Amino acid sequence: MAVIMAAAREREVSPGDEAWAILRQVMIGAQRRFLATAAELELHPAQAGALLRMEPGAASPMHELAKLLGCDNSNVTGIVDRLEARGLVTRRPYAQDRRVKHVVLTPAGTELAARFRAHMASPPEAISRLSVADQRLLRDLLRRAVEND
Amino acid sequence: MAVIMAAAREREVSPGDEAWAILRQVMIGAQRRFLATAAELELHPAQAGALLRMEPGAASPMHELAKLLGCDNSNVTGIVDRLEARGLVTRRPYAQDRRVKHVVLTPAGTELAARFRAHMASPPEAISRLSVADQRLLRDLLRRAVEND
DNA sequence: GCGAGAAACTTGAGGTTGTCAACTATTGAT
DNA sequence: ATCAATAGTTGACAACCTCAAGTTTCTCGC
Repeated sequence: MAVIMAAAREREVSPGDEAWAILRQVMIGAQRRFLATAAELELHPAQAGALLRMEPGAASPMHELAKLLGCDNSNVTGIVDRLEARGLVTRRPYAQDRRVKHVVLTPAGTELAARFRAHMASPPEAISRLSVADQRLLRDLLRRAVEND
Repeated sequence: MAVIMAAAREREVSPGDEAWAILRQVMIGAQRRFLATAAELELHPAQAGALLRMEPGAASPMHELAKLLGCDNSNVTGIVDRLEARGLVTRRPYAQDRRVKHVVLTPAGTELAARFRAHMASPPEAISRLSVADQRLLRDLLRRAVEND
């Protein structure tokens, strides 16, 4: 216990750390919104995650989806099964490599994904409440942060 | 399909929206880190979530934990069961209201929670890479954003 | 070419998470 | 004293997740 306190004291707290602590709080709210939106559209969280990671026109191999979701291939099988059963997604054979199956959004899937994105697109109160000047400042700062990634 | 594009065009995109879009990307990375940390400490995500929402000294009623986690009371029963089986947490009767049980971190639980927090405390590359001046700017901006919450 | 090894996907077992409905014990309000 | 509401648990059931095993297909060295 005393060890923990000592460790905490050892490390200098940078303004970046403090910013990060606030961001984590913001993220908890965003997580709630994600879950609420998923529930509203009758998607389980993992299904929503998969849907959101598929580009409307593109065809993703299942293993790529697994990589994006950070989970096992075998997991994606079930998730895509259920999305396919709801007609949101289609499996398509891939001639160049017959081991691979591509997953494609159906029109219904594209539409639902767009609705989901629309729900998530508006920033939380905390951000929209800022003055436009501050919003611009924040945007530019964040752009600078993630550039050359 | 055309409907979607039209809807997207209708709405003005504010700098706040753009900032939020970047933040969502940052959050995806943070989510991965959360899962990786949980796995490393052999905690399932929900268990980690519960652990992180308990203050080291305090005693939380189970229903309060459920509210914080945004899930059903019955769900918390199982999660606390498993945390208790691992000795990270204890159930304690609450004399003032005998329907209620309080959940308290054990020393082992406190220690594990601290290790978890330490893992999450350092900001992602994108932020730590900023100049100290920018970090300060970001911190102040975020403080302004979440103040009077 | 051919064969060994690797990759993509599926299946099945086993544990965790989540919701819902039903149940017990307790509280609080009339 | 009774009745409705609350806290927690239990059981049923679906989804999620990982791991190990299995099938099909590819790739690479020879």
